[in-house]
Amino acid sequence: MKLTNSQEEYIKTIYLLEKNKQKVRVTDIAKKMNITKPSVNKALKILKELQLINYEVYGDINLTKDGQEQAKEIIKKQDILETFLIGILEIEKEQAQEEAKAIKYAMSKESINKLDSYISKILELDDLKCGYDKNNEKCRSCIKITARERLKKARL
Amino acid sequence: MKLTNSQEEYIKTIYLLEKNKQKVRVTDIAKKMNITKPSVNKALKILKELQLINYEVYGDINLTKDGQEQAKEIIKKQDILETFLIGILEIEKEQAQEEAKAIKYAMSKESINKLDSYISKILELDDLKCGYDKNNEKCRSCIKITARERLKKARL
DNA sequence: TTAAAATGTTAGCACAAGCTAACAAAAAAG
DNA sequence: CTTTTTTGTTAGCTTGTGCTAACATTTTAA
Repeated sequence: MKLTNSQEEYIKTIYLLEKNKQKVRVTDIAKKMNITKPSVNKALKILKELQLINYEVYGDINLTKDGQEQAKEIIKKQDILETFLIGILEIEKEQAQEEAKAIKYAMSKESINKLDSYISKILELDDLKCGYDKNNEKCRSCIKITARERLKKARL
Repeated sequence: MKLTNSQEEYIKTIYLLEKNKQKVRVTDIAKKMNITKPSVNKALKILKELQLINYEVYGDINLTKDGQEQAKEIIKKQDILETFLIGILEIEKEQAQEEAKAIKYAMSKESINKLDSYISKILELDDLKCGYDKNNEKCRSCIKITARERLKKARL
């Protein structure tokens, strides 16, 4: 059963809030997602139906096992995309986060995995030391170094 | 005024049909997009409101200047993404088309332009001839060659 | 321990984008 | 020049996802 983009965003948000707080509240979710409490409330009912969260009226909100697993996948997808946008395409962190959030739903797991492998290849190849620098273009070893630096900065 | 994803798809489809046919019909659009005629009809009314098409009841369907320009941009975005997915990530053509269609709406023009530059760098760099082949990894010159071959095949 | 503030819920609206059923108009065929 | 087929339209429903207004519950604190 494939979730909607919005449902994925709720799951992701709840997961991230659970990591920082003891109790996840409707208000927290609403603030984080920049939407109203009634919208959250309605969504929670559906997520409960889908057995992704445990939740009773006026009660606690908790991800189920399934919900947690899905959240981890969603977050991983977004992380890979962010890494690519920041590290390879040199997009600013905030912009990259915004776009990664949207792209992750449009892209299959398989493709994102291939992107992940591609990033690793670029970032982790041993240096070539080939001295290539025609027209100020960089070879893979240089790309590797600058991409690493960008990522370090972005994660400060 | 930012279009919705669905509206962009309509504009793109109409543009592509105009290139092949004298007359673009509701039925053509519906078939191409795999939706029903009433759905197309409703969308056309909105696109007319937005001045992206000329259209009267039972009359001809034509993109306006603005519509054409937007269509070209949309198609270009999708092309760049397809090239990346097929040529760099080695995703099958059909799958790549499907995903590019979805991703293009999630990604900003600026980011897609950066992706385009990145692809050019990878595909059009002069060969390095550095002889690197550790662990069966390929250097940029090899990547360039195999990516070009994949793209040629995909476009047959 | 009760009043105020914060939090959560319900009901009902709006919109986008699809759908089916029913009908209207135009084009093609006889 | 009618009849049939194709094409186009209208009306109204459904789903997803947001919203506001109004109300209920819980928590905090005076």
